[in-house]
Amino acid sequence: MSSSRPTIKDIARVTGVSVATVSRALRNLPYVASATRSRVLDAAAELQYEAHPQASRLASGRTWTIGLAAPQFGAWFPSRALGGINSVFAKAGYDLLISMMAAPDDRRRFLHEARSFCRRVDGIVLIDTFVSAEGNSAGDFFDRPVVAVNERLEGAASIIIDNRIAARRAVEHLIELGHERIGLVVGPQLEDLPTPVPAQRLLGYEDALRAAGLPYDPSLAVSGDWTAAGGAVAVSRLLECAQPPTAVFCMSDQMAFGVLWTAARRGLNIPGDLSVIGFDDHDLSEAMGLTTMRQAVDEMGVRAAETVMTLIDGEPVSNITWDVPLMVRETTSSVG
Amino acid sequence: MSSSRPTIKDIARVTGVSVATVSRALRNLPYVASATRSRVLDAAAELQYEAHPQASRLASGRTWTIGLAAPQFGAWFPSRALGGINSVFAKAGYDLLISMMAAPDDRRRFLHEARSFCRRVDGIVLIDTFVSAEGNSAGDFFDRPVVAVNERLEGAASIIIDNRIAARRAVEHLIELGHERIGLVVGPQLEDLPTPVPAQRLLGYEDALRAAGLPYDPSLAVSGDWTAAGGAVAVSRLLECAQPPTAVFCMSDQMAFGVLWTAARRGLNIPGDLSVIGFDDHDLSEAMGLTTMRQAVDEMGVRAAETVMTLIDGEPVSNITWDVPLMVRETTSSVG
DNA sequence: TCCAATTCTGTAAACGTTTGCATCCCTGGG
DNA sequence: CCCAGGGATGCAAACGTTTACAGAATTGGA
Repeated sequence: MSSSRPTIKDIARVTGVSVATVSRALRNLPYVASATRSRVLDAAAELQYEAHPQASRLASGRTWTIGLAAPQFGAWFPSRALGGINSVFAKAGYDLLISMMAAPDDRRRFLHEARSFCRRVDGIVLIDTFVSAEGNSAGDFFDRPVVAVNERLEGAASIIIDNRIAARRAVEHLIELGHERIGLVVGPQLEDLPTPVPAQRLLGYEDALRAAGLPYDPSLAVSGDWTAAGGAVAVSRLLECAQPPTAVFCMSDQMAFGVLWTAARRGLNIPGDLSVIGFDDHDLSEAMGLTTMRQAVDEMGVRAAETVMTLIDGEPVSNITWDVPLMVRETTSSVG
Repeated sequence: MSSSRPTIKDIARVTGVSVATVSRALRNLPYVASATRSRVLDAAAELQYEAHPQASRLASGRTWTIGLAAPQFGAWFPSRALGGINSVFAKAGYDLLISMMAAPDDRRRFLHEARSFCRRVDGIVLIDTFVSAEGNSAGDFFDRPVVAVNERLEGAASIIIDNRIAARRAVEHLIELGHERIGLVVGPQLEDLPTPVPAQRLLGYEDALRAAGLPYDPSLAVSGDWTAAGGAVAVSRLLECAQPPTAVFCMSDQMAFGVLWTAARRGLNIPGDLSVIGFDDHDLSEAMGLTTMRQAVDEMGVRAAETVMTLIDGEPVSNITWDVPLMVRETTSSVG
């Protein structure tokens, strides 16, 4: 008569077996006679029974929840990864609990509350959170399996790209097209997010120049702030050089958009007067015809999700380095 | 000696009081002597005690979790809203459980599992999910307080904008600048997402023309697919008209980006040859100098979060219509 | 001095599962 | 015909809280 939902006891009463048998039958455990099992299943369907999540979690210790932490899901990388991650967990029956670190001190807060976070989840996926700074390992904060995307973290499975090699490949593409003065729009290292990514990409840029015997001119490396607005400012500085570059490598596509648009408004022909290559393969990049290095973030997310499930099942996994293919489109061409 | 975490019983033993008193002391309930309370609090701090979430949820019935559903968090609107929502819940101590409906049939699946979803949460925020299609009301699926962002839903508190008026305002801006042939890039109604938004914006477009005594020319309304690529195709069609428009209103900024870039590559001067106005105020819009109608999505998210908490506390709330200001930037100017 | 009201504390029963252990029944090999 | 062994089931104790209720201690007013 009550309006509240049926419990395992109701099913037991209806079918005339004990709650233990009902529990076993519902979870497909062995040692249940098939006749009994179908009686139970029928009754459960009839009553629209569903196990009370909190109760089974308390009793079993499994939360069937994965924790996902990222600096901000509004940013391109994490929001894109979220798509891939979600698709896997939705199928596997895991809930997704998110923790976002938008404010500068959120990162500290998250690490401080990490142990408490662990209690709600069976495993953790970290995106762009750079816990590894200061030599930390995963075990310093988490007592659950951890997968780190975009970061090499001791004690966790890492899903990463080789930023140095990918950046080198981008610059090599420009060099192959005959460019010799190649500008660089650097993404800065934000103070609250100690990522080694820009430094790695800078090394790749230098590698490519060195291998081609080209000089490294520091005045050709200007800082954007990862955004299109930053790219716009950066390209202005670059074009005001005594000897402006004929090509630019941007550490992110968003900065490349700013470069593209500002250069076009100044009357430059792209790619005739200026070749531009980005990094990411942002949603808009194909439509803009932007040549770029593709980070298949959604696929990395899928792999991260699968990996954390593997870890939860107790199997070991090794780090995965993802390939970053060059996508040649319409914003790069041979020099002059 | 065990490595597992301390329970309320450990605190009771250490302080020499009962678990009931400990529970009351920890939760700041009345009828606890202040001396007792501080003894308990000290012991809890000492042992680094934290309540087991599943246990307290089972006993109290409160989950301290909010469910968040959206078609895909990779899209601009929901990922942006997520930022605002998260900031509020993080402070208030709520967990955030997300459910994403990326695949076409995910929406059906979500609604089918809605009751089960409700058991894990105290309240629900819906973003762009258009549950209201087919005349549904919130109670048909959810037995928790519901806040719907971007949708008017019976039985839920809605946080919306007036798409018709906002679109009208956008077109009026172009008319005030002297434009008389105004193109429209329409976002289509996707089959699995029955949103009335494009239809509303189309009405606003027509309203503005009618009020100004301008004719409605169906050949000036072409469909993009909400993306930059769609905008690029759309503007090409528009420019091939016998009498091409001098201005274009795009139903989304992303489509406007495609319009902008394609027009520029075709040698058109923006805004001299073509004025462009968008809708959203996307992250990139300011850097691109795009004139647009601003949806303050993060603020709407904040408000949605506050609203669902109010509902959980049992207080009634009314629908909220958010203002959509015109942001005049550099892609619109008076006609030639 | 006594009584009622109030504050404080403890006991024990939920909350709805899972799971270790004991029991019973059946089957088949010797 | 007996017994070992395994399949099937039930009992009851967890899991770690919250909370109704009752009782003890304290206070204040008459």
